[in-house]
Amino acid sequence: MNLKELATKLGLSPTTVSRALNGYPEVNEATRERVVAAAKRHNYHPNTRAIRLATGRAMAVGHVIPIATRHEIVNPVFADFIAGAGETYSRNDYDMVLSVVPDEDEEATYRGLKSKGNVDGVIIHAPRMNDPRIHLLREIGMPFVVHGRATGTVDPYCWLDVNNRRAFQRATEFLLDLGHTRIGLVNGLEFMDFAIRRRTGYLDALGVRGIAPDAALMFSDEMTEISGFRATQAMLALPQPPTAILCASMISGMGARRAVEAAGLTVGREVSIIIHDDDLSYMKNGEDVPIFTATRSSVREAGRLAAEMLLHLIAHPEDGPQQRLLEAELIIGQSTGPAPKA
Amino acid sequence: MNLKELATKLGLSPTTVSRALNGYPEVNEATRERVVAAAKRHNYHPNTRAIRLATGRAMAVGHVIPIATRHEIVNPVFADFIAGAGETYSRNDYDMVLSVVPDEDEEATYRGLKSKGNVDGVIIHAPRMNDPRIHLLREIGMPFVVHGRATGTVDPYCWLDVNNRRAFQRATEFLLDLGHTRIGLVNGLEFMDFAIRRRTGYLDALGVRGIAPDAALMFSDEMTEISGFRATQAMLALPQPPTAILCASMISGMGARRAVEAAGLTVGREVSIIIHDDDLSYMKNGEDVPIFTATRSSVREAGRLAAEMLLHLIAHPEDGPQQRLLEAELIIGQSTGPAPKA
DNA sequence: CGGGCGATTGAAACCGTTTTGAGCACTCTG
DNA sequence: CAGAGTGCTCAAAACGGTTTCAATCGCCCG
Repeated sequence: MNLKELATKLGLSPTTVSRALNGYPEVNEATRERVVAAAKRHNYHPNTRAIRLATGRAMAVGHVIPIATRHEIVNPVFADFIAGAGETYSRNDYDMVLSVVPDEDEEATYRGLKSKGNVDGVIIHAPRMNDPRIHLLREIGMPFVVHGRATGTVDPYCWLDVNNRRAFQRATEFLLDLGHTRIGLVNGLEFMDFAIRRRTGYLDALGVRGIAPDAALMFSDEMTEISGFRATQAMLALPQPPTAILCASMISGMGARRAVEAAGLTVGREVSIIIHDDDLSYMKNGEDVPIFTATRSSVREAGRLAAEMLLHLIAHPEDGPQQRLLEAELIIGQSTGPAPKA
Repeated sequence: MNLKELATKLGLSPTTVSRALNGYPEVNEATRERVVAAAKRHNYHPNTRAIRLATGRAMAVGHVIPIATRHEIVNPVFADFIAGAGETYSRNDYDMVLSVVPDEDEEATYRGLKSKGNVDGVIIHAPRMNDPRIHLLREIGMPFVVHGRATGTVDPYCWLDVNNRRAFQRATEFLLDLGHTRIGLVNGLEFMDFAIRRRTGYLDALGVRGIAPDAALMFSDEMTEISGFRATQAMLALPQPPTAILCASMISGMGARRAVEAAGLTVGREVSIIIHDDDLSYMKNGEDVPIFTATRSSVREAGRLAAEMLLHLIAHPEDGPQQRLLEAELIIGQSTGPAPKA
């Protein structure tokens, strides 16, 4: 059943039917009701492909995911962000199109998305320092929202981020207040913007208390269980091991815990652990009682909000790029305690 | 730059240009070269929306993801599957569209996808027993491939699955051979098809050795760290605790390990653990040496293959629905050992 | 009573491709 | 040399909607 057939059945022109269904004011209310009823009765749904061609809008948003080297993106955090963004798209009748491409094809993919008109805008994931994608997208004129920020970029652009610096600063202060002075950092990859900011927060907090950072206590790697384990294992083997560790994710925190326990120590007693908790629906940090003390910020909610920002940007480009900074909560769990007496 | 403009620039008709670019045989080779060169020079890319309308094909595949109650799907396994499928789509110039919808809208979403013509086919995730989606999709005539199988469905349909029964049977046998007789099962939700099959494999292996199943050793829940922890904790508190545990995922295995260690026991000594390892790119089961003994099957590869099957089904419906069963490897890691002497 | 206006509807153009059905200029074939 | 192919190209018709512009009708107003 297409528009023309429906129109014929109703003895009306396609024009009127189209207008009736799209809520244009000039159609007689009685006619509209008749049309709407007939559409429902005949189960008419306008063909998306035709709408897209006629309106020149794709009614779709793209997410480009590089694979291979930067497979970091295939991670639970990404899945939850996508789920959040997807909710927003569904509510607004937009499609979410995911492009999984080899790293070296990334730029070509964005250009293709633009020139072939597959999407009306994109969301940028996991920005790095001086991220080239921002310049690229501005150049080709594709609306975009960045999940995170890209240190080093000067021109304004639309982003949504968690205050990573503040979160890690507070977490570090919390440990310092508990009497810890040897605090390890198991960070994400430090060419990622969020990791840079977390490190800054950590260093800031130490600096304020006059504690010199120790390179032997600072690790940077992908946020996997293994790397959390290894970093922690290495730190615990030091002549002066840390009494507290800051982990960039729940998963690396689990690795850290494994290392602590493997060393015959107890988390929350000999070694305190604080993680950053993205509040993943799949990997909850406990239910009633949090397992880990954590800085928490829902990445799913971030996905919802970022998508809303993008749809707004597409519909109202004249409003210009907006920004939004979310604060993380500090959640007290069972993985921290006062520094052990030396 | 669109087709008409390019044609004018070349002094040709749109027809010829279109044919030249699409490799039709009737165009003069010299002309074709001229056209191709001009297209490249002017950076011409045909508008996807127009192609879709003209050809009647969406050049897109849908993945519908219910949220809310069945949020199990927002998990790392899903992310990796999607990544694999996405690679296949990209290579074939298909778009992958993800629909994240409330559970109750799932059926309406499939119907909409079909009647509005957004996609040419869909992939069904996480099938349950007698999964209603299979009947629905057949009814509305939407090509589909199921990742997994749906016990109880009689009509033939296209699926790709891991031999879950065999995998868990082998894992159980492996433990039995090591002398374990009290073997716990920390399974996924048992309305999920894969979980049913795993349970069957486990029970089969016990049955062959004449070991009666013990309800106190069988758990079924979402595959989270917490639930692995709780199930294991409960089992270890039994008067006759198990000496080995079979876990449905790496994550629940990590929970199990935490419980074992919290009880002051050692994994691979007092308690052996085998997990099912989906070979996630983000959560590797060790690198050189596997942490866990595991039944392994790459879910990413499954995604690639399932997508290929779907594209084939779309292009050649006359070939009928195909099926494919993948076998899991048994990987020996550090988490298993002989049953401790009583 | 004629012009103007608001309310409603429709014809036709348009979006940018693909595809159908001819047409033209040559070359073979019998 | 007529007729049948080839080889190549193009005009026009889809595809299924939206949108522009014009038309009709009834009614009000001066």
